[in-house]
Amino acid sequence: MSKNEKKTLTASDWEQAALELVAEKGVTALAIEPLAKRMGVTKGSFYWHFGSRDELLERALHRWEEHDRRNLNRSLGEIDDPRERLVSFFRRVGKERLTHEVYNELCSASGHRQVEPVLERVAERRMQHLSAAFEELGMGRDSARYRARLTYSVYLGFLQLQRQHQAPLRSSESFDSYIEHVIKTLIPAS
Amino acid sequence: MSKNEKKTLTASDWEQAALELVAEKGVTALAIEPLAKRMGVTKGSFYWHFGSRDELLERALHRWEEHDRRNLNRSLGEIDDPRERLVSFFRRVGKERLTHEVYNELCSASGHRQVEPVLERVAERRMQHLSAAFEELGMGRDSARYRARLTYSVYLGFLQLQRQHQAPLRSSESFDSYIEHVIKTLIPAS
DNA sequence: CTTTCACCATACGCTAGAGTATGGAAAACA
DNA sequence: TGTTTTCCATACTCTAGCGTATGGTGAAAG
Repeated sequence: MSKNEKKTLTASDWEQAALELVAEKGVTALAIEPLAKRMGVTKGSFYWHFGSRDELLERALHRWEEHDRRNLNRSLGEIDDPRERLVSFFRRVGKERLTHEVYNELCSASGHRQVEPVLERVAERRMQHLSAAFEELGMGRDSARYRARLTYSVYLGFLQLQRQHQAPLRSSESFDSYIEHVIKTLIPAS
Repeated sequence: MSKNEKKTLTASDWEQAALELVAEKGVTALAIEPLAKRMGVTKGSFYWHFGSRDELLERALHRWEEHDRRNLNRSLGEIDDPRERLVSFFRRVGKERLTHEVYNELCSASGHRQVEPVLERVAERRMQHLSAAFEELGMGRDSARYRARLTYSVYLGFLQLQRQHQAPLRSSESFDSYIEHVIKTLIPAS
């Protein structure tokens, strides 16, 4: 029995589908009935598994955040060289499609009551990650923190430009040389 | 007769009020009835001046874009030294409250059909502005363009962090030293 | 002085989506 | 087999917002 033809849905299924919908159309587009239709059921099903739309969003966001946290720690454990870690941070933009697209949409919804704290925690974790790498490269604590924030701003700004279709495509050569430029400018030479 | 107690409203009044509402609560919060209530009238008034909500948004956005365009050209005319121009670009973050807050909200709505093209044009103009300054500072054409995009990304990223309440307040000392760091990192020394 | 017209209020209809109430079918269990 | 539980469909109510239809009012024009 394959996964797509199993008889009954679980809360986990709903959370996953919710994340996919968010990735596609944003947080505000996360509505029960359209989502149910997508999954081939009605909202009668949904309200058995969840008490409200807020609850679904809450749990979906939590799942996403945990997934992202594990990702970060993994890359921290696997890559020893701090420079490599920084470079991989940029190069990984676009990998992990779903995670990435969800984050993109969350940034667009930063005013949202439930999204805001998630965004804060995730950015904080990632900047810590960057800051540690810069320190390992010999920068002072304050400089490293500033540079981390600067670097993360570049990343966030790139996402924004991507949303506006003004960032070079990941496939193009222009993308590679831009990344090259970014790395040269932001990462201290060995 | 003061402006707030004049008898009848104009289309221009509606556009201005629309921008203020957008600045406060975002593009999706721009709704006719709440806006009308704010202005002390009903939507009967609105639909006399405009054909639809889309038309209001369109004209409000146009007004905002023109205002921003003039701003940019002014700073270009007034400041000769390209380095000063770049620095003023950062320092001006937060000046022109309304313009700035509207832009912030527009970025959050970059997926919106009517917002997208505005965002594209504005970012393009501003990056041209930055790119020109970098060229005047002796950078090659390609480098200048990359650096302009990088710089603008930093700006956009800062806005995002601001939305998440993770950017230092403009008043704090931490803000000043961060700006200092940004300038040192991004603007070539003389 | 009345007529017109610019400006606005009121009262509708329409849609999407949240949430509820209830019943039905199928699986698990006794 | 009979009974519970689990899971879902159907049919409501309720709200916010868009857009329309129509009528009223005050000021300016004639």
